[in-house]
Amino acid sequence: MAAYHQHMPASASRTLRKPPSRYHHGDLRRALLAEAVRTIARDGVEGLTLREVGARLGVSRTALYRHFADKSSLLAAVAREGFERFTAALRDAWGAHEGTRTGLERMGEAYVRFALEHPAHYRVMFGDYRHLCEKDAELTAVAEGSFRVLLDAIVSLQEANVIRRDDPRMQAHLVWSLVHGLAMLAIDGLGPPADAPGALADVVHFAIRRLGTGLDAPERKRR
Amino acid sequence: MAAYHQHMPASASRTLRKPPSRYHHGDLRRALLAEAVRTIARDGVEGLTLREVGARLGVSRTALYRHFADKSSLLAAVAREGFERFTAALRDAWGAHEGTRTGLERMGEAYVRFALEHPAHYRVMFGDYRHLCEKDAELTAVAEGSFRVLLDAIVSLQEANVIRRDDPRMQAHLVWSLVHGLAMLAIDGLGPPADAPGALADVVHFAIRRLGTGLDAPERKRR
DNA sequence: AATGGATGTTGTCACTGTCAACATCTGGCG
DNA sequence: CGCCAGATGTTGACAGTGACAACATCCATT
Repeated sequence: MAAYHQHMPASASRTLRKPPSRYHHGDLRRALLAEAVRTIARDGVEGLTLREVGARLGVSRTALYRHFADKSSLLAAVAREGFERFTAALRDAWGAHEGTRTGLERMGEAYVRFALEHPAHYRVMFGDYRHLCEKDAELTAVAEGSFRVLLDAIVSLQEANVIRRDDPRMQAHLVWSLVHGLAMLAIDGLGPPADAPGALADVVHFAIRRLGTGLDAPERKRR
Repeated sequence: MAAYHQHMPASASRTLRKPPSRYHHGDLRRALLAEAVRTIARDGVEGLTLREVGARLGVSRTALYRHFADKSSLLAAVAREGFERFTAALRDAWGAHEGTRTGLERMGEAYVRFALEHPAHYRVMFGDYRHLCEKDAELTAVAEGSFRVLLDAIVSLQEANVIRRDDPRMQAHLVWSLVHGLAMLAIDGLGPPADAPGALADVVHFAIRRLGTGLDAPERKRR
């Protein structure tokens, strides 16, 4: 006791939306999310510690439990935030060239770019998806929202006769798997040799392009 | 003290290659690996506990440290074992139809099948690849062995004029990404709806086939 | 003004990975 | 054969972790 009010260096760097009360944080939930993401980006998901997150925010180790049921729920919230931004990113990329094959390519590039620019989010989103869904009942729906952006694009491309009229879900799953694989391998350091700077972008571009034309030698005809 | 020799129910179910001595296990290293894999398959990587692994083998919690430097090294060994079996599986699939497009398709199917049949191995192999490589200096080489099987197949298919003469590494990376994505999504429960039994196999087959022909509508010509 | 609910804190617990010190066994030496 | 060095397995202990319960503080509503 008598240790209250000591944990802030007076001149706080908080998000201060309300007059800082020194005891109540003001927007701790948001701050916790942001700090968790920052920590994960630095140390990986397994390096995330509730105590450290608290300490870094100048808050006690259990303050978090007023905003999240437990550690997994915090991660579920990170995943949810990730899927929401992800959906927006995909939608934006598609929107700029809607209905064209370019649009699909841009969306694929945006997919991989998102994973590389937000590896912490991406890792959490797909790292333990099933378990996270048990913590946040709506997470499934949010994640399916991302998938739907792709699926809708596929359908409209089929209607415009740009791509083959296969089962759209099959096609969407194929595209999703490809970009997911590209993103995962890149994040894990299994991508193209990192010594060549633009190599990754090249591979991504090549992959998405060849996804359209196919790998088969042009002479052969396949139905 | 006086608690030695109690941990075995006399009629052991060990791998008994040597007369069981009740104190020395005989083949603990192998047993630890197997038990770790079993546990991970049940509880996930984060559910793996050195103490439980020991207990399950009727051995103390620290016996493991005579065979592995630490927990990460155990995981690195799991990954290594995984990559070795993985290489063999890919090689087998390719070998049966070497030099043909069918061979590539079989290899792709074998890839996803391996991931589904050995999810514990697969999760560890790709779950934290970079960190594991720091624990086992040879892991990189072993993993590249798996990749080389695919790359060699690609090269020989190009020479046989079955597929286009792109940069083989690019093509290999494309194929790898696709099957890796398929496998990851399937393991994570993000694959096709699990209520349809053969759905996954269908998607995999479709994806690998369309990888050859491409998604573009047949009318259009692309170089 | 006061009071109940929201928010943050301290004390504590069981559990984990890891190390050091010790016990036991086994193979190879004389 | 006897014995001892190294390999293998065990116990004790410690710091760090997530989680809960009990308590402190603050804020909004009456």
